[in-house]
Amino acid sequence: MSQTASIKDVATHAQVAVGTVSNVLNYPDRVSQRTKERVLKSIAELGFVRNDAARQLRAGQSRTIGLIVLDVGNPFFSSVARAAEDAAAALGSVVLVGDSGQDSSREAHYMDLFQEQRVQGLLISPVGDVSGRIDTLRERGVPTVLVDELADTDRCSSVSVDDQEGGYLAAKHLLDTGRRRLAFVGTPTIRQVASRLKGAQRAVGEVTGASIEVLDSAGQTVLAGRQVGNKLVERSPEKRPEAVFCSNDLLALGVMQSLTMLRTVRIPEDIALIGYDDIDFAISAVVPLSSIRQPTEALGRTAIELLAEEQESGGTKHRSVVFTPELVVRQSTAGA
Amino acid sequence: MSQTASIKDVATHAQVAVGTVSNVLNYPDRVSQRTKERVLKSIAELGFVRNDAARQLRAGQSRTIGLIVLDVGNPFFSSVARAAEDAAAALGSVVLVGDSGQDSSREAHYMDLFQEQRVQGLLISPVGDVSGRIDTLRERGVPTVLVDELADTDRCSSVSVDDQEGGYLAAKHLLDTGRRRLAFVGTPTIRQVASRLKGAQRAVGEVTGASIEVLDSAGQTVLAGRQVGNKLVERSPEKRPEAVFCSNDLLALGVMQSLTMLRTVRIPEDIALIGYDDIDFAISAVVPLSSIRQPTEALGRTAIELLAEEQESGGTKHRSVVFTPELVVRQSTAGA
DNA sequence: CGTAACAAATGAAACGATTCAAAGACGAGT
DNA sequence: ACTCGTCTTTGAATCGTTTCATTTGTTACG
Repeated sequence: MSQTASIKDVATHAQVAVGTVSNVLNYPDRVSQRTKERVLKSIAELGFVRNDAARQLRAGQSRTIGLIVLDVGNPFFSSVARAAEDAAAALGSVVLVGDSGQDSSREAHYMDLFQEQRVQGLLISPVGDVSGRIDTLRERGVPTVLVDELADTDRCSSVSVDDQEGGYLAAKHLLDTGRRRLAFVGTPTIRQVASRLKGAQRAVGEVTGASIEVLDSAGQTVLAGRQVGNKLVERSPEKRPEAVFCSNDLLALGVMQSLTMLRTVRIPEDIALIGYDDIDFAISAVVPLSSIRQPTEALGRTAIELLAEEQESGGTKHRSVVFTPELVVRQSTAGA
Repeated sequence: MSQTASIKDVATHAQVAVGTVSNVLNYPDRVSQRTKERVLKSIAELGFVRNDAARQLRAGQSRTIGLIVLDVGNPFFSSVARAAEDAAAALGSVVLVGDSGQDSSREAHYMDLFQEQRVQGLLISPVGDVSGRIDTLRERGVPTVLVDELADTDRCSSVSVDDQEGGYLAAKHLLDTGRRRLAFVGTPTIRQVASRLKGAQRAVGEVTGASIEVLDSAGQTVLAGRQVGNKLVERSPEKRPEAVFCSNDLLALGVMQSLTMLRTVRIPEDIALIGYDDIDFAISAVVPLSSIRQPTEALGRTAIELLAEEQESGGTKHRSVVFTPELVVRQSTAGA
């Protein structure tokens, strides 16, 4: 009684066979009203709870989907995760979230863990090149969908946002408002960041006399942004850029904190600032932050849809969905 | 080959017994160097991956800890969750996060789910009164720790922060800066919110001529805050409160958005504003937001520690840890 | 009354790991 | 040569479900 009852205990208590109890649970139509009631009564009395491990073992597969993100603390990813969870719940699945923290070994750790759990499928925002491992997974029947990263359509599915276009939009906007000396803040070792930078450089290339310098940040957090901001403040005013494009909003908010802390720099008059992701907090920043909005909700939902397609096709058909980002102009980049 | 190999396949391939393979995996010391190497080679060649479901079934318990929070989108909870995950990882466990969204039925759903998974234990920020269910869980050998909620020490363990004290600190601070007509924004149906309100009312009671009105918000989000803020703006200036205490930072940021949108209200001159939680974004708000800081990191870590204690004692010994919140003063409540 | 047709209930056989009592191998000591 | 002790290895039993070929029960019909 103290410990959990098994289906066998229920069967004994209700005076039926174990198969019947299982049928009550999984195929109620196959069981007569009378016995069904009796079994359900026993289940309630014994406080029986299905043992999922046993069910999975028999089924050979869990009802779990693994999701590996680069940083759950980043509202962009938590939003994608939430959308994925909701979409999965509608299919009767549960999403397990792993945070790689942009570290390949933690990423590998979660991939191993999810394999042991025999997840239905894997959604992953890869840190480095994981194509080899994904091939292995596919061979083993674990469909995989890349999230926020474009894939070869002949290898696996993916949902992503056109980062280069986003970077272009951001830089173009800064240039359109008259700024010429731009700076880019981020860690270009991350693919998304590199693409955004590339897009920005393309926009700069289209305007004569425009330039963009790259400021490498130690991470993609508010704190890292604050550090970069401090360095900017230390520079003599004429050496500061006229506009700063940060590879995400956390960095941008950090930079903003540093710049506004000392009252010598004004945003957007002295330095315009634009971020990326358009997280909820961007609008309520010291100076409402311009940003590039990504459809997080659609990303998460579509990732689950593609995973379902992969499963149905047995991992043979792949599809890539690319969303287009959108410029959101606020006060931080108001006309010079 | 395409599908995953079992321990039996490995045994056949390496020409040893299944028990030996298991020993290589779990008790490497019991196996001779020679066979160990042979088995490991076979494991690599067959691409064997342990089936966690089978292991759990045999073990009778998973290496998973369930965590049910009120809102993962709230940085307060995501921070607690992260700390718990890190602490659990150190013990070789994984944390599964469920979001109740302050809805009892979703909360119940996750409790059922976690029971089916035979989690090691449960950490929960309860929506309503779950003491009955927790008693049931304890009987079934699932230790539970309340998070952000004080428990009867003779029933289960808990980690929390003194919400009444936090509410008192916030209101006291507003009163200390000369404000008298206060407003409280939140949904007092949630226990934490009710306690914070109670603390605030105590502070108000200590000052003659001070008053506090309660503005019920539809939720605890930025959006809900914005709605309350809009109502405040609609009021004639003399009917507006002199200071607003929001039950969390999301609400406060929402209120701030509404108030600053129309340029008629100045923060802190016309209305002072203080939030709760001191999330990372509070400092970079339009007007840097005063708040009540809670030790999220310690909450998550301690929750796991208490769970471990519960497990060791077999669910007989309970302990409650209460942290003290801390006032963080920023510009949004600068002297009147 | 016999039997065909269908519905309901049965229970043994998986699933894949871990455990543990027992057997086997080997060297040392007498 | 024999026994004892130590170190390895073995393989059947077990965990709690689901599945499915069979059996049992019931009704309808010629």
